[in-house]
Amino acid sequence: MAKELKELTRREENYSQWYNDLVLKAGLAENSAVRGCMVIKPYGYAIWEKMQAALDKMFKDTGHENAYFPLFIPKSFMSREARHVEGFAKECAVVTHYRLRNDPNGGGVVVDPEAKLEEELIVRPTSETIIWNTYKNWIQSYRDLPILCNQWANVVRWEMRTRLFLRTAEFLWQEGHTAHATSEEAYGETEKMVHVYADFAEKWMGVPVVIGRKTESERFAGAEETLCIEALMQDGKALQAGTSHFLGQNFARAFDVQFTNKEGKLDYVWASSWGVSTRLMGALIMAHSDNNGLVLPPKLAPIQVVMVPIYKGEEELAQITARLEAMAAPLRERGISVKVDARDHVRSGFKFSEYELKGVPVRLAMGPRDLAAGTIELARRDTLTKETVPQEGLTERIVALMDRIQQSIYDKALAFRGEMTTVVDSYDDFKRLLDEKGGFMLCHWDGTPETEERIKEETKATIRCIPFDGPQEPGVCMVTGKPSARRVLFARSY
RNA sequence: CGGGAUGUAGCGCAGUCCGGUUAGCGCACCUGCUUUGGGAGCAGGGGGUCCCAGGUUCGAAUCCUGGUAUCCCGACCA
Repeated sequence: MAKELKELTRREENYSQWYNDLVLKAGLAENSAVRGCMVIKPYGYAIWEKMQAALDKMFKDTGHENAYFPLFIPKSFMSREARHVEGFAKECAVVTHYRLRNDPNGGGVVVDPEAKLEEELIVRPTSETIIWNTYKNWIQSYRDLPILCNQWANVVRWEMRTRLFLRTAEFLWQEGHTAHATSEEAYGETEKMVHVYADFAEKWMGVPVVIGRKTESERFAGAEETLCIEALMQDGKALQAGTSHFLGQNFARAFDVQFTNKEGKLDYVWASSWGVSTRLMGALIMAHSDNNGLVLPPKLAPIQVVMVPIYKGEEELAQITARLEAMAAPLRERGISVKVDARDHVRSGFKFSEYELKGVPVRLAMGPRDLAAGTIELARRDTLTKETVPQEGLTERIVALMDRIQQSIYDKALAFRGEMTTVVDSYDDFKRLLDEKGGFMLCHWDGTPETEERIKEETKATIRCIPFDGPQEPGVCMVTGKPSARRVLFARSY
């Protein structure tokens, strides 16, 4: 085995390093010249586009429309909602000037001090403020409601420490912002969208998630309630993969968005907002990959089937490639993306490793022996198994296999999560298991922020969510012994 | 913003302590030949502002001063 692959096998020792290597070597993304920012490379972006397309359809199917709002937010907007500004103030990029000029003392350019903005502009860390300032003009009557908008955008949060896909200074996401006439309807929207996210994670990404609500201290800045999906990564750490917020009337009050209801009375509008980001790429990578590289679920794989000829000499290459192309055509007609790799300057063994690294779900290899026998070698990425199958009936076999692989990847992740979810009753066990095993822990908690904070200080574990599903049996808090209505989900997290 | 480290070819590094021929290695790249059912071998070749500025010296990648950038550990976080 080549060096690169061996280097990848160190994940038991240093999962973070392994993750980083994998992202780089699979050609998904790399760090850019700008601190904390990421270049998403074509292969990584192709996966993101597939995610976008699937999510966008799910949003449309639930009645939403796309729109676009400005990148820049006037500074004064940010301060309108007190908790919101508190949550985001420390990580904002600020535009103070609008012009450069040649440096009179040297060859470079300097910021023109004459061109100072009257009011600074904030590069959006999220768009609630600019959107609610806009919605104010869109809403007069209950007949204008609901507004169900989504935007695909980039946002900037000036994080101290960044990691490819998981936390970058600039990231791509979608943010839905809805306006409603009643609290019930807005909360219903919040719940609906967290379930859309859960469906996407499970059915498209093959990543099982726990749906629940955040504790007060983990809540979005400015929200009344934050719902989330939490996924478990293979190193036993949790990853928040999506959030949906019930904003109450907080932003409507901050931006004075009132409407006349059916009774002719003025009321503030009720709101939700919800988002998922390129962080989902991180979740996808860390949920399924193995020591050979990425494992992509067929529904999100830019290349679903790769065909590799095995040959000696140009004549044989041409002959086998022609046969492979002939077999690729009916697969493409069935909507499967097939790549026939006829490159002559790398050897077939190199190609095998390369497509495993990139997570291509199915590989078909054909050599002179297969050509003579009417067979082809079929290799599955998820199980790393190979078999020789007849060329006859290949299309149907592959079409069926796509679904089976999609399911199998999900089942494996679900089984892993099952093994890594522990019901814990004592704080000593909790601390011991965090170090020895990791994963999700279901524990009783007395419901106070003080206890939650103490656990975080002492163990670095946080309450990931209060799950919607699961047992509701009462008990006593593992730390304080005070009564607890139900178990909550703890983990160390990204 | 506190603590630690590092800037040398596209990437990864050695050389720096103890200054001295033409700055070196691996990968990648280019050319040729031989190979080809799991990351090929050999031969040849191209590529450098040794982070920046100043200083010491006959001579600086190496020593001194200042700056700057990046990374790691904390605090912060989708």
